[in-house]
Amino acid sequence: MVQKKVSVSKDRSTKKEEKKKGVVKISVKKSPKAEEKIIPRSLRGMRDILPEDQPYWERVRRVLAHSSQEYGFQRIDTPLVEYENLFTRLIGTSTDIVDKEMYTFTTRGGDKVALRPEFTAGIARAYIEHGMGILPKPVKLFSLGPVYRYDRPQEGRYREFWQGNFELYGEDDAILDAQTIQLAYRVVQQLGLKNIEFQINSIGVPESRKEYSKALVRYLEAQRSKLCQNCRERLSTNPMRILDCKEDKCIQLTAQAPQSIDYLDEESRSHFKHLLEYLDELELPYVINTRLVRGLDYYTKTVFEIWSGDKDGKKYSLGGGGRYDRLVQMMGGEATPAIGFALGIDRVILEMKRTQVKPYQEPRARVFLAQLGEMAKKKSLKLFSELEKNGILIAESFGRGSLKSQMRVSNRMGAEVTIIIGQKEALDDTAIVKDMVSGTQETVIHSRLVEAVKKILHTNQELKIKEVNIARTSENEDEKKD
RNA sequence: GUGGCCAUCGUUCAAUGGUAGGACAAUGGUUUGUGGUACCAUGAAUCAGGGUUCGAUUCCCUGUGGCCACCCCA
Repeated sequence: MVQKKVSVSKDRSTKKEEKKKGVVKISVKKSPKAEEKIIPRSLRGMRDILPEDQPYWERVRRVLAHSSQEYGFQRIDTPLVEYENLFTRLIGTSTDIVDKEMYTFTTRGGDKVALRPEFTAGIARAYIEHGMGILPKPVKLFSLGPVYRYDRPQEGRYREFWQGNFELYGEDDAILDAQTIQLAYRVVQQLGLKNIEFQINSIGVPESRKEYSKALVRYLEAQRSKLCQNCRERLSTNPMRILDCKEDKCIQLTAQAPQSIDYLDEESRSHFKHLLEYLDELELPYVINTRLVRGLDYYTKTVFEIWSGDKDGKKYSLGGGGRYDRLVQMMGGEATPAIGFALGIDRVILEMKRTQVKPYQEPRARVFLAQLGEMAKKKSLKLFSELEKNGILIAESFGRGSLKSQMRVSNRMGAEVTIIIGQKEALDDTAIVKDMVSGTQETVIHSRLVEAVKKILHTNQELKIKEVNIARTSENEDEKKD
């Protein structure tokens, strides 16, 4: 920081001097591009997840690990980078994700590769590559990591963002669709999110979709003039998207438009019917949204999104998924039905903060070690590791001056015990153990130190448990277990 | 990719065509080895690069970044 200031003022004064002396700018420009300055800034749409945010991430990680285990998922991690055509071919060349949001580049070896914009393609690739088709079905895979999309950043929308991803291979029964949604619900519920709503739709198979698309165009074409400018263009590019339009006139028009559900093939229709029955049985909060069309080509039959938000307020999409029965086959594998969903971790955390969900509480140091003088310093370092070996988390402020300032730090971090070693204690091999709650203290010899500290911590623990119990009886639920 | 708004200490909010002030946070201290409060002190910023100007942090341009809407999605 000091450095910064110095260099800035230097620059300024030299500039000034140059000007005063009548030095012409050109000389500055000519000077061999004075080493490009390092700008300490992250790239657009990329951000750091700072220590202060980690408790939220930790809670999410724990819930995901827990839930995925409960539902029999196995963790898989695939590379961030894959061949570009894995994504272009599977996600679809006319989708936004592939069209304008992929990070692509050519390696030194000449391979055309891309940063993964989503998980499914890579995991399906791994499924085939490692012959997971021989495993007992369904094969359930869970993954967590960053994905990349070159989009205009906004709140809750980043170019590098994290997804928790669940995939189930090898089962086409609608009960798996229901279970997947149930799992999604379980996860957001355990994360303490309320006001969750599932938007569900079935988009059938590509053939029936084509037919529906034709019917939709036929209907809308007749009333072309009543559509908004945007939608008129969409008529030829992506008619299904018109269903998503926010313009009043378009909403009115599309309200009477043919619905995709009516064009479903027989199998998809019955699949959808079964799914809804299961969902009703589970009493999950869902609504059928016939306008829901998802942005990837590989989806078949069931698609859904997880929304959060109050009735009146804004709604945020926290995640989504669907069935992709043809994906594995498209990739050259054996025909394998599959379903999955992804949760947008960044958005989930945003929503946790918005609704004031408690983050994970890191176990924190409850004991502070203060030391005074050279000799005490030497002793305290050894004590530190000794206590730590006995399972006592220690905080310290080695290198800090007065005892007073050390006590202040101890107090501010909420330590329950402060161990003080001064010159005298260092000589006698003793230490002062101070109970920060009561303020009492005693001098103990090293061999009894651990015992003395633990005793205080225990009494405090018991007091705390009592308090918590009293609080619990009045307001139950919420944080049942973490 | 299109349009709009914005950019000052770590955070947050001021101010100005003459190089910036407060609050919170940080650090040290208020008699030598004990926490809180209070008080005092210290360090800390005009996103970058050009231009206009005697002089720019302020005005203009470009870039970069943030936010919002569209688009899309997680």
